[in-house]
Amino acid sequence: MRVSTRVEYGVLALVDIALNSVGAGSVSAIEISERQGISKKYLEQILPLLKQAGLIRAQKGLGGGYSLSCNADRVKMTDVINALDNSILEPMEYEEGDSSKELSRAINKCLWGPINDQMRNFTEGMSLSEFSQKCGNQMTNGWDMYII
Amino acid sequence: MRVSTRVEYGVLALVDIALNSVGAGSVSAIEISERQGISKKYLEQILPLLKQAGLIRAQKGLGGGYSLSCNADRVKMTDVINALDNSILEPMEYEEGDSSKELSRAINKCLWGPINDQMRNFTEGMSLSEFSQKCGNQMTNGWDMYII
DNA sequence: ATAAAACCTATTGACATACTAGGAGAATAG
DNA sequence: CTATTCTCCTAGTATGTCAATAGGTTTTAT
Repeated sequence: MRVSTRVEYGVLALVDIALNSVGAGSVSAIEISERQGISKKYLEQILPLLKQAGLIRAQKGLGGGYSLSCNADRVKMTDVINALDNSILEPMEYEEGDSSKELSRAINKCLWGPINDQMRNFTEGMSLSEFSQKCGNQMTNGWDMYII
Repeated sequence: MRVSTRVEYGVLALVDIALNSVGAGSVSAIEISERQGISKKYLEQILPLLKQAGLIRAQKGLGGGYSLSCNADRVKMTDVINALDNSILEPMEYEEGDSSKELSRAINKCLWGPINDQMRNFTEGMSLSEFSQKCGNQMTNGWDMYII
């Protein structure tokens, strides 16, 4: 399962913000890029996607940066992923009627559909807060503070 | 979830062969392309992938075509998909040690890993024969013969 | 005013996809 | 033997997405 770096970095950045905006209030793009070892300029293109989806809020100017703007208990990982790439969790479609596509439709229903459902169920069942905590716990040296 | 046409057509072709090689013995590329409404030339590039994976056998010359060369009860849908695109069911990897990739590794373990496991479990749990039958049953006008 | 931050737009190289095209070689029916 | 009908092989091509890189503009706290 090849996930694009856009999605990967986006999730990474969001969790970084969730975990690191606790005391600071906000986290800048350059902080994230240095902490996670990814390109700042590229990150600057990805973060607006999260902002547009209403997941983070941005503060311009000196001392500014990003912070969560959502209820992290309510937001599901599905929403996060869809904000970054809506094709990942989209099911394929076949218009009814074309009889030469009957088998294609059957395969859709029996294979791609169920696979998709499983992915969606998993991501739908996990909130951003729950996920961030899990990731924090996963870190080798632990993580002293948890958000929310 | 965007599945490439290569994978889509490959699965389609294999099921077509499974369902239609019953009486005939073999199914030609042009038959499949006409029945399913897809390009014959493109199909000719996809079918060798299934052959190389040992799933089908090819017979050249007049009256030739393709037929199953595997025990369809034993073959799992995982094998079929991997024969067509090995990146779909591959988990992402992160080498241990790089401390700046700690969070990336955690996300891998808590999100991409489990998603991948679910996909693999589903496709591993479904044999080609079971799947072909399901698809046959799914067709509106039914399907009079089932293979194997 | 200055520094630091987000924001916006453009460009680029690399790669994969989804074909199209043309023929070579094998096998078989007549 | 020959014509036909298959698979098989290789090459080319248009399109799009990815993953950046780059340079500049605007906003804001101090």
